[in-house]
Amino acid sequence: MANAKARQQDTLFVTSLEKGMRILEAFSEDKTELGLADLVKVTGLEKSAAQRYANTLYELGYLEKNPETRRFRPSVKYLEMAYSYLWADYLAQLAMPRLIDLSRQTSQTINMAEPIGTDIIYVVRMPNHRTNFGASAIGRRVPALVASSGRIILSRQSDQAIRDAVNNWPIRQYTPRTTMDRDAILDNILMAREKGYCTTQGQVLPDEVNVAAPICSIDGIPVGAIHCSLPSIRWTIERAEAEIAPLVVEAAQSIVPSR
Amino acid sequence: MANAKARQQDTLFVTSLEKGMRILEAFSEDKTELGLADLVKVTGLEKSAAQRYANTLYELGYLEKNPETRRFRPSVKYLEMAYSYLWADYLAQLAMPRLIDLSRQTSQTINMAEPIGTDIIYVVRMPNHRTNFGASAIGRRVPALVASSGRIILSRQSDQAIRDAVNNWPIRQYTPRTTMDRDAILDNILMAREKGYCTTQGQVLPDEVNVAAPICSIDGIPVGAIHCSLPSIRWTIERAEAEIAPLVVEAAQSIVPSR
DNA sequence: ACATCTTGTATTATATTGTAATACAGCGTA
DNA sequence: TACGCTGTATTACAATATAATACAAGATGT
Repeated sequence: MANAKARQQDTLFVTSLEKGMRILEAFSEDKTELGLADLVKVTGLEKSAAQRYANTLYELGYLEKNPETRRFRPSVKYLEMAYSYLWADYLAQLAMPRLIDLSRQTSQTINMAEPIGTDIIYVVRMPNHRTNFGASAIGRRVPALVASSGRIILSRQSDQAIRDAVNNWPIRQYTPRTTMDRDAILDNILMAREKGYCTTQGQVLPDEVNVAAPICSIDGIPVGAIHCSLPSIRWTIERAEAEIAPLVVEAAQSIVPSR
Repeated sequence: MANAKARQQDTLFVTSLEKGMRILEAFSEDKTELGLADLVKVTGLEKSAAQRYANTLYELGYLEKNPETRRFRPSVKYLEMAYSYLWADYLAQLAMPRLIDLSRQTSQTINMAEPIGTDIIYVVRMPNHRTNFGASAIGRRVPALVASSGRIILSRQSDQAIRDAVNNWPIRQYTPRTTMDRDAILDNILMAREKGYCTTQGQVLPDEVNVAAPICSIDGIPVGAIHCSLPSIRWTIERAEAEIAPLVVEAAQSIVPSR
């Protein structure tokens, strides 16, 4: 794209660093161990470039190397970055005590999500029942239109913004029950706007009922959401609305960041 | 150091990437927002270098920029790295269901830590009572000699390794009660070896009692620890040993990674 | 209110540094 | 045994990062 060319001529853009970050980012949910040849495929770098950058990250301690297979893996340094981030995330710090209280009150899985582009990302996770590993892992991104957190955040935006998002933002089918019908998503968001919380079922994981409430800054801008995840074996949407939603809403409303 | 020089001549080491990572790493618990001049101080880079690398990371989305103060902050991309890491961490995935169960059984704060050099790092955190923010954040590093998790991991190593660590590894005084006496630490580790779990009080946070048990691979190598943190207002070490330790030990023993 | 210091931004000519090509060795496969 | 596919190591070359610099805009202090 034109962007890439413009960057190459920009003396303030260091292409070497970009290539290094491509290696760092090559690892993901389904790519946990990559050899040099794999890195070439995933990143699109030249073989010798991939060799140099991977080796550099290895020496810096960001990658570990299986001496037998000679494949690379992310090191614990990836986690340290999350720690640094969390201290810079004002909302996470503000919300943490309330999330802990909510987790105790409900004895259920509590998450906090923040919007990022067309996705939401989980910043705090407090699992209280066994589930998919990804659902207990921090840093997961899910399309905003699919996640109850994303929908409730959208519900606090203007009609225009909602319609634009519902029509254009990406959706991914996580389960057979994931709603692919954008009109139905719009209805769900508009209902959530009325109620003050959003309920969904089986959107990301097959057997889960979700309740999410928005966290809004002092000037009313939605900056995040609290999301409670319940096993659908024992919870219907109705029961969740009656017993859980009020607590989630109360917790979310008690968090009012100034910015 | 000689290392730095050797690296410069190594054609497989890309110094540009190293400098970029220095910028990424400049942010930490007490440095959450840094301007260009701050980055120069923290990283030791030239002003123009800091400018280029910070700008590159900004354009790549790793840093955000406060348009008023013109200072940089880590972006949510830092968290995504943690997500990628967790999928590559076999132990975390294996342990997660058991940690969730333990959290429910005890209704107390449960953590899982892994050894890394002379520190331990928290890989999973399940807070169940209000505490210091850092104590609920993933990716925190603590000197192994100070943390109960670190001590119980050490207790499963050879006498030689224990003595070496106790004599040479770093200690940091987190609270007035942090044990700075290395003999006392040795005693605590040896007692932990006997009992199969380690108890501490007020080592990292003033008002907490801690119980940790080791996770060992199938060939007996300690690869991590489960750590339960209790508010000392309601818990003594004795009560923790009676009521909590058996559960923590049982959970830890039920996790037996093959590697 | 003024002068001064500090900070962030932008530009340039230079050589340091990353580059791609290549050759080699170790493994598993055919 | 030969072949393809890895990961590793070394080169001569030029592309890219570099340090120096200049400027503008705030912040600081008197």
